[in-house]
Amino acid sequence: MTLMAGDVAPHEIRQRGLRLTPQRELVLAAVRELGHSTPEEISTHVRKLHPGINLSTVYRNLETLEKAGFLVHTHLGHGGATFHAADATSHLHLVCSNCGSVSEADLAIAKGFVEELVAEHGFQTDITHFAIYGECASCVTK
Amino acid sequence: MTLMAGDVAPHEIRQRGLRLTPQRELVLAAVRELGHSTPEEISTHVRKLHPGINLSTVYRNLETLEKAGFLVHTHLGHGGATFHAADATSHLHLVCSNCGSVSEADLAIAKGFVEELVAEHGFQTDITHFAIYGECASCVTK
DNA sequence: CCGCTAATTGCGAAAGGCTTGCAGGAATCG
DNA sequence: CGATTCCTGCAAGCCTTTCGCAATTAGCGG
Repeated sequence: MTLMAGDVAPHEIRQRGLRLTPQRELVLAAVRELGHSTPEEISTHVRKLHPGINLSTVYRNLETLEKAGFLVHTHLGHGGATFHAADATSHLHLVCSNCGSVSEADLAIAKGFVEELVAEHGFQTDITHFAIYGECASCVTK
Repeated sequence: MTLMAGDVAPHEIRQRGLRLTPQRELVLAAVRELGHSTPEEISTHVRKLHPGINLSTVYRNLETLEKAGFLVHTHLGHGGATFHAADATSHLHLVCSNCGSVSEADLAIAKGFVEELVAEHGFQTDITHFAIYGECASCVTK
């Protein structure tokens, strides 16, 4: 069985020492479904199904789920963190500072760069954890 | 004559169509002196010399000075922007997510990476405008 | 050196985003 | 089923950044 986007297997959560609550399930499902998303977007999405969920519950669950390894957050600039499922980690985030679009690039593209940072500065980068800023192809040609 | 850190040549500012106010001079001098710094740090520094300066004036001047090309801001994550002098732009920012230290690396180290992003994705990066996250050498060895 | 006009400042209020304390409620475990 | 500990909802609060407005002042042309 493949795990559909948005599906959450209950035991997944319990296995990592967390309680299974409807709120937690919904938050995890929302992030998996939405892909890159801000706490605000996640909250909005979750409330469509379960209007009672509090924003702070969303924040707390994002934190908890991240600690448990389900999620990862990335700084896409301008203060807001964005979250995505941990098993979708292996890509870079290319954020267009003009139109705001987020695209992805293969990790391999940065391999040489990352290695040089280690070699020359002893600096261990996790280049998937933050955004690469610039102008996307369609904005450049405009 | 070399421009000392913290020195601001009055005509520099006027030449770019801005009024020269003591507040503006102080903000620019502070950023040049402090290197990478947050609005909060800049404000604190400026107030040592001129306690009356308002925080919103600092923000407005940072914005104005950036538009005029004196400053550049970078997203060092966690919401806060940090500013530095524009003529010190040609380096990457390596931010340690563990100890928070900011070090710099030569732009050349990212050349290949930047070129590949253009070649494969048409994505025009300005890699000096944002931080590269990771663990610095001293945190890695600990 | 003087006065004018528009840019700038200070101040207070407010928006936006995230966190926290607390008391009640619910998921687990035995 | 009962106890325990974790979670949730709610409201208040914090922090950073922005805004409106009236008072001030830099820079320009007499």
